[in-house]
Amino acid sequence: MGMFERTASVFDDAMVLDEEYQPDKIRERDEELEQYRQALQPIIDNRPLSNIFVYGKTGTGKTVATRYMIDHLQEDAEHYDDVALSITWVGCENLSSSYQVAVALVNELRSSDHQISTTGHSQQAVFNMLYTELDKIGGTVLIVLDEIDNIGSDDDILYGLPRARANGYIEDARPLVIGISNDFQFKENLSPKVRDTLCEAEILFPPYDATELNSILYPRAEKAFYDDVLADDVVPLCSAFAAQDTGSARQALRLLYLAGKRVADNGETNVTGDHVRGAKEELHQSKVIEGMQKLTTQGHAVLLTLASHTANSETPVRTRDLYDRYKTVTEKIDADTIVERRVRAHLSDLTMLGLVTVHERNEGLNAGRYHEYELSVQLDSVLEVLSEEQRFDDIVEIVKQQVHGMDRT
DNA sequence: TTTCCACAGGAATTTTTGGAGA
DNA sequence: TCTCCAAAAATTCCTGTGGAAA
Repeated sequence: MGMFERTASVFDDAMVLDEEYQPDKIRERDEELEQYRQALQPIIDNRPLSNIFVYGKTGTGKTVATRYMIDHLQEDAEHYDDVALSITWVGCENLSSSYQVAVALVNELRSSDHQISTTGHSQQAVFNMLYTELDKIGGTVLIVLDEIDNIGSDDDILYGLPRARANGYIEDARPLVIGISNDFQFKENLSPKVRDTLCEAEILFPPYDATELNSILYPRAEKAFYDDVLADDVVPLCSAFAAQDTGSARQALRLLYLAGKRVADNGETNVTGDHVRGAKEELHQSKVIEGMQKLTTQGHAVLLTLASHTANSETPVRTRDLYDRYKTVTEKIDADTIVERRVRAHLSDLTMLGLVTVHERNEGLNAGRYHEYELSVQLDSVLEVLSEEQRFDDIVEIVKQQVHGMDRT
């Protein structure tokens, strides 16, 4: 037997639960798909085009629905000799300006041996290249800009593209922009001139509720798992948790996958509600850890101070005492010592992130009104994250010692 | 009822930082 | 590399606040 063999598993085809998986039928989005169909119809009819904007939070089906629609559109367009259609898809996750989007578009349209570099051109030069490429292709060019809200208020590309034809920069092509945005506010930040051209057709994808998530999950669960390995409450629980939190199908699918993975890893044979609860906890925990890692050095320093109090069983701590120790901590790790007001702000940030909890105390004339803080996360995981920064090493070691000292007594 | 502790946290302002263009 | 800009962080100054004690 080789070193690797196929793991016995509850999964028939786990890829069905993957983010990349494109279902052959979109569920619970009938209205949105119909709006989409109407917005795209002019392409087939050779009527004037209007640009399309798609809004919705992550996991509400914007991207999947767009893929689905343009697949069908492309297929159906082939039945008409006088409809020339080409599609260009650009994900703007890492593009923060119109210039960068324009470069990405040019490179997407050009063959791999005629790519341009991301620097060194003037914005106008790149736009001209883009127009030339569009004209070469000709016909209707559908340009999908996914996560377009990344470009912020720099909207030149959104202004230029839809008007290129009217302004005489291109003659043979009809560009049509589909913008996909996670941010409802994005529209507000655009300049007015862009707003009315781009937002001619708007399609809104609201968060899913638990019932809708169920209807999305069940068919997928059926394909992903072998028969009879899922307990009855598994899918409804995934849906309920995801609906309560974000209303995201991505999250619900993730929960379902993680629950199954837990079962597979343990060599068990059936997925139960408890596995889902475990998966939910796991997902939550990884979000918390991620939140901790993203903190600034000062945030880490404040957290470390509170960790130190925790290790010595001195929690909850009032702000004043915490700040005293904070000063010695920053000295040891050779970081700046910031004023108390700012430390209070950091504490309030940590509270927002769910890393610490506050208790408001009030002892009137005796001791006035103040906050007391304690960790709401495992001390171990805090120390683990903090030790990732080398300058924290020594002092994290000391805190760990203190924890062990407690164990002995 | 009034007083007043001891801090919370808002607002205005200054400093630092990080990223892009010259 | 330097310069510039905007955004984030920090600082400064301040007003607001709930309830125990007077």
